[in-house]
Amino acid sequence: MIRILLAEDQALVRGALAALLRLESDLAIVAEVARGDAVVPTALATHPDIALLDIEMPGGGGLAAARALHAQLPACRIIMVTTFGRSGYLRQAMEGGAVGFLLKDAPPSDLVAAIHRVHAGGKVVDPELAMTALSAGPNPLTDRERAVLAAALDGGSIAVIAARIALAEGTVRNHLSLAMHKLGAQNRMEAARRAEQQGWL
Amino acid sequence: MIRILLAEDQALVRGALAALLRLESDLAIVAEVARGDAVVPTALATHPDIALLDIEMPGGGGLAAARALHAQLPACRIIMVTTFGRSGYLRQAMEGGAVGFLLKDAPPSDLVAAIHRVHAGGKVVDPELAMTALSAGPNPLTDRERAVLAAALDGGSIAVIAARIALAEGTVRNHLSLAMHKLGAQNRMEAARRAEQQGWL
DNA sequence: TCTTCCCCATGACAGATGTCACGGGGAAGT
DNA sequence: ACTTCCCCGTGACATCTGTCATGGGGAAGA
Repeated sequence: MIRILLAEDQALVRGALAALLRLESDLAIVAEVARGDAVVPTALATHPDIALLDIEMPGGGGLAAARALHAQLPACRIIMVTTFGRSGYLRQAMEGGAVGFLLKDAPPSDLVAAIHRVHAGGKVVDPELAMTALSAGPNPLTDRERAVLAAALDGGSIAVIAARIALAEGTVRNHLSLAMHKLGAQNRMEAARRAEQQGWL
Repeated sequence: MIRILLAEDQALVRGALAALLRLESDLAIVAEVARGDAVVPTALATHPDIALLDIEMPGGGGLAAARALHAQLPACRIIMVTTFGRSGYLRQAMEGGAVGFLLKDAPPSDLVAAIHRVHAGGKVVDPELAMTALSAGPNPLTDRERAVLAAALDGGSIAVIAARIALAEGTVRNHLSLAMHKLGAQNRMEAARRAEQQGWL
């Protein structure tokens, strides 16, 4: 019996995924959580063999949860299950200890097969996504460039961004300008969107 | 036996929702589609009592599908099932003939209860979402304002937006400026994000 | 010890954005 | 027929954005 922990913030989707997996006689859902920061405490209490983690959740998100879970319960194998095939997400997931990475637009049979494969010691990544990630290269942005781009996503003015991350407006302009140059963007919003699309924020 | 058509673009989520609903002995999944424009043809062939429609799908999306379905198969009751509780979505859904509107962060039991209630002739909307929608008021934006805001979402320059929707740059500025004023936004990106958040695009 | 990079900040300046006035055409409502 | 609103567009101008130069501090690596 393969013990599974399921982390997904949308209750309907989480319940539906649990229902789907319970159809398999050799799978047992031992825990369901809605937040990233609930993953490790719950895993320590329930000892899952496999954790299925969404990425975009409250409480620090799935990538932080994966890193923490891998550090504290290395025997638990981690599969990310997410909406967005962002190469930065894939890279961060791998670096965080995940051995599987599935998109939610895969058919349900792919999820079941992935669980078995990972439980047998294997790894699962969509090959096309892996190729995309490899060609994208590593994240070229510094910590501060990422911070100003993330702050720029809401569309606020330079003054608003500067206030939010406690920097001078000129400093924000400089970071944004460098980031725009690295991403080949025409303005800060294009840059912020590209970085987000790549999973680099 | 209640016949159900399910429209959701993510295969894993669609399969999981179908699995969840098949646990109920009085529900039958008669069709699953991944695109908005497949809803009506499939409904005409399978005669569902209830259609569960996601909103953000390829092929025109769930709101257009709801309008078309209501026009061509008025006996089929429509429940929107979506990630975003945007008041514009709720309003458009109601105007399009939907009698139910659920968010994906509701528990699975809410979905099952909603199906039964709608099948019995009732309506289902999250009360908090209904209140938010009422307080938001109708969409204040003209067609052209919405078009320029939608084009602005990608972060392109005025020239890019103008080229995309075949208008002069000065005209784009004027529409953007008026839209920004209506939405109380400081720049076009704030305006575009607010309109999107409200479901007005 | 020196070099490189990141981060912080200021200042000058060119280009882009946003505001406003103005004017015309068309459609819908009174 | 007149009014109102939407849509289109130009032009002038104030403000904001983005670029670039410059300089200093700190940390890490050679």
